[in-house]
Amino acid sequence: MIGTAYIVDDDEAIRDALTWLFKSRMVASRAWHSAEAFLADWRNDLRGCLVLDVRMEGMSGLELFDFLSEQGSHMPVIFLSGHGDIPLAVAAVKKGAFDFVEKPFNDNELVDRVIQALAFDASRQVRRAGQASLDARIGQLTPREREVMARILDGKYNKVIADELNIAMRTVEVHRARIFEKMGVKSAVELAQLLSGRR
Amino acid sequence: MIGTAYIVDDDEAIRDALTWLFKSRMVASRAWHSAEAFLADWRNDLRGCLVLDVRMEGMSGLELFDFLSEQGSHMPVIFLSGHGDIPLAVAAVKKGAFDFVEKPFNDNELVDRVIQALAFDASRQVRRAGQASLDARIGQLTPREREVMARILDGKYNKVIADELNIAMRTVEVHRARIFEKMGVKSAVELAQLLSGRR
DNA sequence: TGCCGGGTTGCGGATATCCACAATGGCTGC
DNA sequence: GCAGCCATTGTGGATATCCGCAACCCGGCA
Repeated sequence: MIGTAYIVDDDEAIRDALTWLFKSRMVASRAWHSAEAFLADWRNDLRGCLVLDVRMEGMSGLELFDFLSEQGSHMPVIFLSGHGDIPLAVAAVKKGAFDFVEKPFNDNELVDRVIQALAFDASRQVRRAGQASLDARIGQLTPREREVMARILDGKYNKVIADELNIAMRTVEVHRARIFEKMGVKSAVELAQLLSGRR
Repeated sequence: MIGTAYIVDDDEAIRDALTWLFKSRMVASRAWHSAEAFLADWRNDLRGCLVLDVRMEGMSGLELFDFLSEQGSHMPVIFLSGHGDIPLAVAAVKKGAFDFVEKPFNDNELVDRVIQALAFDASRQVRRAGQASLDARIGQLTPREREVMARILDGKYNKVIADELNIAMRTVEVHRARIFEKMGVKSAVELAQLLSGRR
């Protein structure tokens, strides 16, 4: 299994129980006693899922979740709650929490959810990969090439682009060729497909 | 306000209270005593939102929600629940419910949520409109034109398309022109932009 | 000062696309 | 059977795109 379950709970008994539980099901895990302690070790490139206690001293699990979301993290989060607080659960899920589990929880079900979350994160990473390589390719375009590309994506003729940029058609052609080369496509249509949704 | 709040609850007191409440806030509403009764009047082109009791005799609110989803409905749904059942609430929200409110509910808050749901549905309808006109345009393409269009979107040259379909290049050109005309674009790139995401 | 990358341009030819005009064959419905 | 839609093809010319080859200008850098 790829990825680790990051446990944050102020109850040592729970931490120990979860750690042991995950170990028994071959799921890598690591535990912290507070959101603050966890954040000290946090890096945005970690792979896995979070298992957060909703209510904790200091920063709550929900606040931690919000904070990480703001930081651009999309790691799936499974909340553990000891209270039957529906508005809280609904709010968490609406904000994008992966799941919300009541204590006491069924051990097997929880691990199953965690494994689902890990798998989800793994597949998300795969999608990000293509995304990132695309960004990398866009990144190596020169400013001028980007100007030309924008106009190509508007479906404009080279002639029109040349007029708009006050340069010769031949120059546009050169840029166009370089853009296609750098972006790894061989036609404007492919370029449009590749960048559909972006911009 | 555009759209109606469709209430389904087997408790007459609740139905009356909600009807009166909505009326006082100028929100159009209509109420049914069961999911089955509601379905008898259901049409997929209704505008508004649903306010469903989770637990009812016969088909439950959750089942009704699932059924409507299967039927392709995307009308926002606000659940009302008299029980503090977190798994149920979480499951409903994960499936796309707009909200999940516990009874007894705060009148004003509920109406606010309903109004949010109505606004959400209204904006969704606007997006659907463009979508629908696009479908309509695709719909008036002949089968052959669709074959050609698929290949155009692959960035293939007319010559290649002609070979693949065993027809003359000229024929492909004709199809291509008709496709552009029917789809209301003037280049393959625009076509790709228009259809990005679909297919 | 010399090298290098980015932006620019010209020339000329091979390919492709865009289109008007014109026409044939098949199938469907009245 | 005729009208109408769809698919098909041809001719020929105007435009565009695609590219190799060659070259110039400029600013940053060793």
